[in-house]
Amino acid sequence: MPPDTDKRLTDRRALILRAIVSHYVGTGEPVGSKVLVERYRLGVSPATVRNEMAALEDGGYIYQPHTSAGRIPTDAGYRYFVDEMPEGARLPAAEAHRIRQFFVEPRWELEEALRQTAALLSSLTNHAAVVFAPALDRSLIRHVELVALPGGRAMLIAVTDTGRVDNHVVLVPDDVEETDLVAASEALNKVLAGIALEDAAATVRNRAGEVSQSLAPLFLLAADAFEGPADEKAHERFFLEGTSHIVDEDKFSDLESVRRVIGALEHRRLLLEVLADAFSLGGVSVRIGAENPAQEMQLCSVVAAPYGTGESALGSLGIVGPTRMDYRRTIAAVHEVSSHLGQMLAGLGI
Amino acid sequence: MPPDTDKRLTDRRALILRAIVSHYVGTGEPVGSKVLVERYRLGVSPATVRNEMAALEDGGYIYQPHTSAGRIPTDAGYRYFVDEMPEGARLPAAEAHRIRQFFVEPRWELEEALRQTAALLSSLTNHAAVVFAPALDRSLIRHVELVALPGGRAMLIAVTDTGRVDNHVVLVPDDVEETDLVAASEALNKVLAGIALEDAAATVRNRAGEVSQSLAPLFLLAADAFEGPADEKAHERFFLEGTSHIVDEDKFSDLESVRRVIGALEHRRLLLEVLADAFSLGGVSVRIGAENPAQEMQLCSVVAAPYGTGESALGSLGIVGPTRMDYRRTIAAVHEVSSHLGQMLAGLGI
DNA sequence: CTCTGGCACTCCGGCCCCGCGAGTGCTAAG
DNA sequence: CTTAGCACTCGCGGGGCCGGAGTGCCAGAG
Repeated sequence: MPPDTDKRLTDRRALILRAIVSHYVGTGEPVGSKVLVERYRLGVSPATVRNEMAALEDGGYIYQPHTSAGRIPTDAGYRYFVDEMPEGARLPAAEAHRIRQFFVEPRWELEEALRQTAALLSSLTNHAAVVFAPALDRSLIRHVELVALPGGRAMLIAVTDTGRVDNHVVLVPDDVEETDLVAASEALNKVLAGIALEDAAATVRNRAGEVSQSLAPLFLLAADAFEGPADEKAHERFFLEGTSHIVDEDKFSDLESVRRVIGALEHRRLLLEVLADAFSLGGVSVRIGAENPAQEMQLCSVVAAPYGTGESALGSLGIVGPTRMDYRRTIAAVHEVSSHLGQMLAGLGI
Repeated sequence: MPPDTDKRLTDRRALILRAIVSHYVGTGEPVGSKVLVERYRLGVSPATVRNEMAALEDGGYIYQPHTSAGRIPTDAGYRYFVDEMPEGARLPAAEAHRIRQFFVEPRWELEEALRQTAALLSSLTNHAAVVFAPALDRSLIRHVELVALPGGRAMLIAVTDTGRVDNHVVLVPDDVEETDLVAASEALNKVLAGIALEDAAATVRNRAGEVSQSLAPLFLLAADAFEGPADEKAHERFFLEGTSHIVDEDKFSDLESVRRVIGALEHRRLLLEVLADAFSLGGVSVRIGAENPAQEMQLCSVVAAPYGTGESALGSLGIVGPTRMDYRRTIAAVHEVSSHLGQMLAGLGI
């Protein structure tokens, strides 16, 4: 097998590919052989570089938008660039400092903290940023309460140890008195304290037999309430900031694709899908262009990471931007923010 | 004063202005005198129409993007069109039916219902839609609870009669036991039931003297928690759907303005400002282009309305779109959705 | 076998020019 | 007051032209 078609690139080709990616990310314009030798001290002539570029094009790492234009990285080119990137990429000091500053101030309101984290990530990277709240279903119940509402309804509230409040409205029969609700709350608390939210429905249903005649129906109602929205995991809260960056500059060529990307960002399901492998893979995961499962996202790259305390991942966060992005800085920023966020939550004892 | 400069337009000019607006909204292209006489049965010649158009241009109702092009309505032109619009504009049957269908299904989860309402409004109008949740501060407290959390924190939860749950984290001194929190919850409930959230802080502070030594500090902490986020009214929850419509088609000419509009939609403060007069004015309010207080919105129109039960407005909703929009349909849709939403909330006993 | 200088070639983008057509404003007559 | 006619303006799209950037290939040097 001749070296040209070997999947492993020669060192020089890799060097040239990296130079092409760097330069294209910076300028947004197709990169020619001449600027490469001039700006990147390759020590060879443009002609040689051209030969190598032809090989890189054969390998699918770069392409020409039209004959006699410079080269642009393909998704595979970016992929190689990202995979071969030196691990310990460090953020510029100013940005690292901003992140530290941000997490130094105490933030007690979880939801607001997560929203602000999304805003921070967006402004660090200049891309749209999204932060998913800690998954509710694995959180442990700290306290539950049934509160009567007008209109024959009651509200079932569950406070988790992550500091989130999950609430559902249930319809209660007319003959239920407020005192019954209080009694039921007390009983539910005994049963549910320390139970994971995802197990709550089953637990309550199991114990419904053991409680007094008057409380049993309320237990069943509560079980329904816990069950209902659990199956739609899409129910998770998330915080999206910096959508307007999607429109930025010239990075997305046509309006229609911008429209579709922004539309996609509004759908929890898609976003969840997109950030899904941050969970499974661990560490910072990068999806480049067509690597994205969602049709609408195939012009974007997604950089995502889980965050959590110690081993367990609580949630995930990430950014969505054009394939032409500064992966080093973006990855570093996502990494840094996710680990700081994890530490902050740990500090809250979550 | 010659009639040409009279602010009140002659009937014929008004007719022509309405025709121009209708046609321009439909086609997006400058309207000439010829198509006007052909399509709108004006019964006069193009030359006459041209004279009238010149007068309308003097009056500031229309303008030419360049010499020898048709006319386009100015903000003032749209304004006149909207003001003189027949009141009882009715939605097409299909859309009215969609709205009724939507509100027929019971929706118990308030937040989810509001989000879906925003989505409905967006898809009815093809514009970005926003729904503000009922203002918390005027809601009456139904139940409060102090729940211990890890990390020396506790969560103060307030359930209002609108079915919303307001929660704040407070830091508690080390020496506070869980039983103190339970006792404090009970005492707070006695004091706060039926009190408006905006009065909660003052009420708790006043009564702090009357409770036992051990509970007083907790009362003060609770008062702080109620007070804190109250001053930032911007804390209100809102639901934004259909942002991608902003990018739609050709309505906004340059990308930079699209960017700014989308950016503006992310800021609660701006949105609140924009929907503010829906509250003060009552009924459907329309802000056209430069009538908007916010710089970023001066290329948009905002159609907003309060919603509520009976007399009192609970919240507001509206849409943001290009000045070139179908005001009749949009206004009708906003009106219809807001009144149905109000009825739905009334049905919940709010 | 690899590298390099040279060269012919391609193609995009900007430019000018031109002609078409839509739409106007004016004028003079009904 | 209305209208027909007319000359005028201007944006837009198409065609042709040119310059420049960048390429691929080839032949010769190392």
